[in-house]
Formats: sequence, C-alpha cells, structure tokens
Amino acid sequence: MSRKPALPRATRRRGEELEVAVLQAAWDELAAVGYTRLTIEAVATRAATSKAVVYRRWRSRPILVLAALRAYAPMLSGEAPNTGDLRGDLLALLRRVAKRLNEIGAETLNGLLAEYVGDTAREIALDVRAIGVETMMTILTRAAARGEVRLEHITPRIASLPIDLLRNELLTTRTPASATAIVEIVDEIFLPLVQRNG
Amino acid sequence: MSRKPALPRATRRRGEELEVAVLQAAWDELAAVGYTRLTIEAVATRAATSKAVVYRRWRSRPILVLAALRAYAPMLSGEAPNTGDLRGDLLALLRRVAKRLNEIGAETLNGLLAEYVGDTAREIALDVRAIGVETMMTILTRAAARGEVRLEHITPRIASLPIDLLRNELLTTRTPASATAIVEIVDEIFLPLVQRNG
DNA sequence: CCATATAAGATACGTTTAGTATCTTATATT
DNA sequence: AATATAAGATACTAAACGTATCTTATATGG
Repeated sequence: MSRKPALPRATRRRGEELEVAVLQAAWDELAAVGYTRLTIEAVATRAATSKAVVYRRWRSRPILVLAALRAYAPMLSGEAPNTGDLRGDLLALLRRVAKRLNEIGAETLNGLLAEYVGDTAREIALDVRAIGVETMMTILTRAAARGEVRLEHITPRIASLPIDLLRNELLTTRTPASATAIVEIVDEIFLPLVQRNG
Repeated sequence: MSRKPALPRATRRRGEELEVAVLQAAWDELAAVGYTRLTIEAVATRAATSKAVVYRRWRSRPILVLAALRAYAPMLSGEAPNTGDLRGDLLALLRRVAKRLNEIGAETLNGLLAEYVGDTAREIALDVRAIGVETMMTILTRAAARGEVRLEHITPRIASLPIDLLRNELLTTRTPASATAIVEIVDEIFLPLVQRNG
C-alpha cells in the first residue's frame, strides 16, 4: 500500500519548501489511493518525512487534503468566459468547473464533506458558492447588456443553480458529469428559467 | 463512548428477531454518536450481541447503516400530496422530504456517499431519484389536468430538480434545509420554470 | 565564527477499531 | 433424544491514529 521506503534525504528541508513537499505528497497520494484510503502516515512517507512534521502543520486528514486542493486544484479560478452569447458562456463555464470537479473526484468531495466538521466547513462551502455566484453574475450582466436576460429576475439562488446542479450530479451519481448532462442543465433548466418573458 | 455492558440476555435470539435488534441498535447508535463515530463494535454491544453476529450479516459499516435507514427512515414513501394546486403539492412534498432528510442528517448522508463504493451505491442513488421523479410526475400530471402546466415541457431532469436542490442544500450547507429555502426552490426556480408560457 | 534556539526527522508508544478465527453452548430440527 | 446450526464470547493480527521523546541539522544573531 504505497510503501516506498522513501530514500533518506541528503539535506533537511524547512519552512515553505517542506510544506510544499508535503502538500505535493498529499496530492499525489490522493491520486494514487483516493481519499478514504489516504493516511497521514502514507503522505509523510511519500514526502520522505515523518508523521510529526505533518501533524505539526495540519491537524487532521481533511484539513491536509483541503490545503492540498487549494494549492493544486482551485475550483473556480480564472476569468469568466466571454464567448459573445449567454449559452456559450454557460457551457464554457460549466465545462471548466466540471473538469475541475472531476479531477478532484466524487469520493474526495464526499469524503471532505463527511469529515470536515465545524464552522470552517460551512464557511468554505459558502465561499465557494459566493465565488460561483460572482462569476455567474459577470456572465449574466453581460447577457443582460445584450438584451438576452433581465437582471431583475436573477436571484442568488438562480445564479448558483447551474453549478449546484453540476456538483449534485457528481456527488450523487459518483461519475463525472457527462457532456450531455451539462447541455441539459443549460438548455432544459437554466436558459428557459432566465429567458422566460414577463 | 456508549459503553453499556449490555446486561446478558436470558434467551438467545435468532434469525429475524436478531436481525431487527441489530438494525434497531444501529439506528439508535446513529442517533447517539453520528455516522463517522459509529462502530460495528458499539452496535454489537448495544444490541447485546457480538461483532461476529453483525459481520455475518452486513459486511461493512455503510452496508449496515444503509440497511438500518431502509428499515427506519424510508425517504420517499407515502402518497403524493394532493392539496388541489401545484404549489401546495410541491411545498407539501418538499417539506416531507426535507423532514426525512434532516432526520438522517447531513453527516450520515455524506458519510454514506463517501464510503459506499461499488455499483450498489449508484444503483441506489438512481433508485431514489427514480422514485422521486415518479412522485413528482404524479403531482405534475394532476397539475396538467388542471391546466397549470404543460406536461410536454417536463423532462426527468426537471421533475427531479426540486428534490435534487433540497438534497444539495443539506449536503453542502450541512444544516437542515430551512423553510425559506423550500419556498425559494418552489417560487424562484421550479414554478417559473414549468409555468412559463410557450 | 561560535553559541544557541528552533524545528526536522526518527522512533516508540498506547489506543482504537477493523475484520477474522476459534470455541462453547443454546436451540431448532429431525 | 440425537444432531446440526448458528449465537455469542473471546482472542488475535493488523492497521492507523495521535502523542511524546529524543537526536541532530541548520538558521540566527551576537
């Protein structure tokens, strides 16, 4: 089970260099065995250091993994797509988010949601949603300027709807969101909802 | 940590009687300590039996807990509400589902999704969705008969939308879905979507 | 450049739980 | 009444957790 003796190092790493190495190891271990089978011991071994070093910085598995995700898989970074029409923007955004969600995987996302107790969990979830809503509002504002939608119809809940559905798709089916699922979310749900006349 | 010595029993239970007792113990333990801290040992102790007995019937924690949920918390059972208008039916259904989801709790749901690997997980998820869609279609068919919606607009994805959003709410915020969230799902999202004219 | 403080890294430990295996014994079956 | 079956007790190995202790490399600063 990933038992590399992890050849002893020539020099002794410290501070940021060491931190980066551990996060990289966590990220690699995640890819290798998945979240539920990831252990702190294995991460330490992979980073060619010891458990104590890991525990000194990250108190628990979900905290460590979350730090690795923040470093290596920023979910919503990047400019809002600007293809010239709303549908194109939505598809581009959802495909990007889907790609990143799928990189992380249903098992890890579910595992984190299951283990990451405390206020921080909710705060982070709300953060992520806020950033998603922000990006969506950028897209929708441009669409409104083109006369495609009316901004006064858009509530935060509507703006977060596409990404919510995408995440829901991954979490409940445990399979990567398919291309057709993305198109359905846009064409069956979101566009009819925001383009209704009235 | 729930260390009742569990006074020795007079008679020795077998078959169904024993099975029910273990599932009841699992259900109680779930309520007592939550999913992540539920252990097979504690369930066995609570049921006044031994680990081996539990393992003989249920191979793992998620399988055991899922069996307990099926017995004690059927998510979608019951007739489709029939209040006389679509909005009333939707609110009634969502409130019922929300109540049951909240009884189970975000931690358990996330934990199961995280641990329950294999085909069965996806099958069950699809089952649950199918039953939800079925109930929704009953409601929507009656609404169509009253002229409130047009059935030809309704796809499976649209029919499962309200319950999907409800589950998403619980899983990501980790708090019981609020009454206002339910109203928003109905009034901001679902009704505008299915009652659009065209 | 040496003295000192700090933190890396190794190691060991006590604990918990998983999961299996073995054994005795109550009880259902014939 | 004899026999087969499964309950229930117990013991065991094997992770992995999280902590504590100890040595030693290296950064710092006088």
